[in-house]
Amino acid sequence: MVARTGTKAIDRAAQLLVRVVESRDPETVGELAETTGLPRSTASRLVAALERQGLVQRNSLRGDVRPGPVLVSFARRTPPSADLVELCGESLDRLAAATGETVNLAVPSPRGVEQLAQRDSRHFLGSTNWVGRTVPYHASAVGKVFLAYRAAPMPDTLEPLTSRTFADREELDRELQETLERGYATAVEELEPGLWAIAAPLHGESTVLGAVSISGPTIRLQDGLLEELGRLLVAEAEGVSARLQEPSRREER
Amino acid sequence: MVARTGTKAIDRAAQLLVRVVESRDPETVGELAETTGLPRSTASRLVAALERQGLVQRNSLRGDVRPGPVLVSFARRTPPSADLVELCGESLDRLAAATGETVNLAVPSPRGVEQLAQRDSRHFLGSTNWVGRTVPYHASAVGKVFLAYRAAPMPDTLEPLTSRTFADREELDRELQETLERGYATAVEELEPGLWAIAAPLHGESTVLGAVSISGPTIRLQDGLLEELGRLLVAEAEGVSARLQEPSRREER
DNA sequence: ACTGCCGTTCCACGATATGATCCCGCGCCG
DNA sequence: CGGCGCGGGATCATATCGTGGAACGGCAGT
Repeated sequence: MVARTGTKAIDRAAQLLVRVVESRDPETVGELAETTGLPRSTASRLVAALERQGLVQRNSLRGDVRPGPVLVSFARRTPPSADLVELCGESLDRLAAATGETVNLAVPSPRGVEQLAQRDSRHFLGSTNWVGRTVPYHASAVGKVFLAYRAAPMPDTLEPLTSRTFADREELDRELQETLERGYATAVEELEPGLWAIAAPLHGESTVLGAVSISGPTIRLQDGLLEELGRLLVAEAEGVSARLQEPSRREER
Repeated sequence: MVARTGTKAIDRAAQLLVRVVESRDPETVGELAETTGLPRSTASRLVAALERQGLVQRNSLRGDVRPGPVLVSFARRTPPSADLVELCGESLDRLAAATGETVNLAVPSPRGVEQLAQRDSRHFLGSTNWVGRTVPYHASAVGKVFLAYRAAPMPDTLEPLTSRTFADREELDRELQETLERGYATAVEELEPGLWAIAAPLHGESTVLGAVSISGPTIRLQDGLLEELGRLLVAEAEGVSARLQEPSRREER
């Protein structure tokens, strides 16, 4: 990051490639030349070089410049949640600082809801480490978010984990409907006795990619707390969602 | 593709980037230098330049080289089916040539199964153009593939489109189970009277990304035809699936 | 402390990227 | 039909910029 010498050509080619990758619809060589301030002949040469490596492709000689097969293939093999952890870092920190309770980031997986990151409660009594573990869809706040927003298939069986677990399909459907209307899901003693949780969705371009949650012991659950946390959680989740739609948010100088 | 002059630096940097993007787990600068035959000093300089543009990133100075935020963000915004049409082109052609019936490529979408590409029947009586139209999940062969492999959420209501449409959840579940065991789905007069179809899944890294189908009029449906077409279809679908897992399959000279 | 190992920086040399200019092919319009 | 305008690509003399051997620095293992 220190020495920025001896790479002029590469810098320019890389900038070109970044533009191609970040622009929503294909740009022509001329447009690229103009926006980067390069002479058209130079832009043409650079694009041709990138095309030779499969980093960009053109419809048919003299066509629009689009991301190439190498990048499209990469996109196919890369799960949408690849950078969720980094992207949510600050939000998780803020939520943990503001609430003092356990905060989690979760994504849907075939075997249940998978926890990707966690901020621990500042109390002594709080959730243990969930990262790497999976929880069932029908009995958790994060799981119900994914079910409500159709980001995960409805499980075949609704195992009753506690006396308050939704075990009836109709009731669960109503609960999911309510989740959609509120914008967040709650689960009080549905996964484990004495444990509550609340979760809000992270919206990608077209689907829900993940969910953030806050959880704690019912001992510390007072009237109105869930509503208050819900507002907080949804606000943070919406901030993350906004950045999930943006191209890259890389700050430069 | 003609002139490959005046771009040595870019060619090398681009090759480096391709390696980074195509290797499953991060490589170090040394490994990159070795596999590309570059002096380590040069590789270091090139990687630094790419890092400056956000095309690659490193864990923490002197760490492994991974695809950068610009590319990860691109992957998040690019649907996994971005290049399915090109990737399946030859397979669709072969199926159309071998069977003479209508061949389709479909992907799941929130509003139903969406058709992306088609090869028309060589008969006069055959399926009309389906590209751009959506069909319901529970009443089509492609739809049942997506339901069976959990690539789409189970619809809320099972509208009976013909007398043979699966309108009962239990029966549909059994049908989906059978689909999984066979490896392909069939639908005879379930979507429209006089129309049959058969479909097989295209497996991505972890999920089913799409499905290929053959469809035709029941007039031309003889005993054993579906089984025969099923074998053919599954074979082609498996070929495509294999390429869906590969890095990029770009042929060079 | 010593010793590899790996990544980075340095610097003089000359290979290589540069870009004004020309050229080509296409589409538009008179 | 032909002339024109435009976007993209090739050319080539020039000096700028990339190159890579060598030296440096930090880290981990012994």
